[in-house]
Amino acid sequence: MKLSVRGEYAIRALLVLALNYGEEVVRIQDISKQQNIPKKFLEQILNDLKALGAVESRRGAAGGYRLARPPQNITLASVVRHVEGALAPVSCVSDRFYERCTCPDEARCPIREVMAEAREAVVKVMERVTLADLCERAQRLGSAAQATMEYAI
Amino acid sequence: MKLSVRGEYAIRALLVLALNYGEEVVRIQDISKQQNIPKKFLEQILNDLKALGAVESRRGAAGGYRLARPPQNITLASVVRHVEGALAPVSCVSDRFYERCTCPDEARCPIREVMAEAREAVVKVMERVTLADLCERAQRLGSAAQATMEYAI
DNA sequence: GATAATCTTGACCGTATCAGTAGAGATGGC
DNA sequence: GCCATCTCTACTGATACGGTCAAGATTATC
Repeated sequence: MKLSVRGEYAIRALLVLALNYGEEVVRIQDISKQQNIPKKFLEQILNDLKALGAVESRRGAAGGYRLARPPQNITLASVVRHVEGALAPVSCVSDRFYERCTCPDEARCPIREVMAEAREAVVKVMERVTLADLCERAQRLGSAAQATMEYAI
Repeated sequence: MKLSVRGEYAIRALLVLALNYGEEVVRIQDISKQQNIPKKFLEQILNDLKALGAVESRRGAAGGYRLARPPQNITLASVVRHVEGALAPVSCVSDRFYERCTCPDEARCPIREVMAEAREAVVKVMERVTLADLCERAQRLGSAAQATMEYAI
């Protein structure tokens, strides 16, 4: 039931970019240092997020990454789905990653009912929370990530 | 965010045993056939569930498995935790499988807050649902699993 | 235009986990 | 004693995970 490290890194990187939204691009190197994410690995992840349309990059010297859309427009659900795949615990209750399962009678499977409830519960949280929400929370918590923002400005 | 096949098989097997609770032991072979689970793989899983105290076995000819406790006494949460590990999406919000994460300031991490909410949502479902609940649902759904029960009696 | 800093791309690698198989052994009913 | 069953350990093949490396393309700046 766990998120992979890759997914966690993606969210952490996006949070940094969201805190710097409207500013110039942020270098991979800076995100890497501030968030303790291996630089080369982070390159892959950010590049992948470009395919999602969540970030855009500027190449060359003074290059870097920035959000491609406003933070309130990017939900955690979309990020996790893109990086990890289904949010559902079993794929027979996933709507975008549905696969038939091996149980004898899917339509009348009591386990499936419960898993669907679990899925609903998770989706409800992840769909509601946007990067903008994370920024608000960060502000409320007075986190180190916020200090990052001030430093970046 | 997905359950492994192993975890799914465990639950399906336990459901069969729960539907036959009070009766004689059920053979691995029967569970295997009814639920489309590879027999040898199921052996491992059931054996593992014995360590949890959820099932007990009788050896030799006319041997098999049965629940070691009443179905209303076995929650999905306990099963999944035993077979899969943490229910939480990231281990820094898990209480029984806690591990510090690599982010700069765990105490003030806005992502952690959200993940804790997601965890709560899942735990709430899995902790509430017992094998007895699954049996009730099966009855209500009139599922093939129930037909299984009748056959077994 | 040379240079240096950055992103881009794709190959690569070691490890762990997953799903499943195999086989020898222990147990108990008949 | 026979045979069907559970028990236990080892093994395998595939895949994903986490991460590194190297060479190249792009662009700001001097």
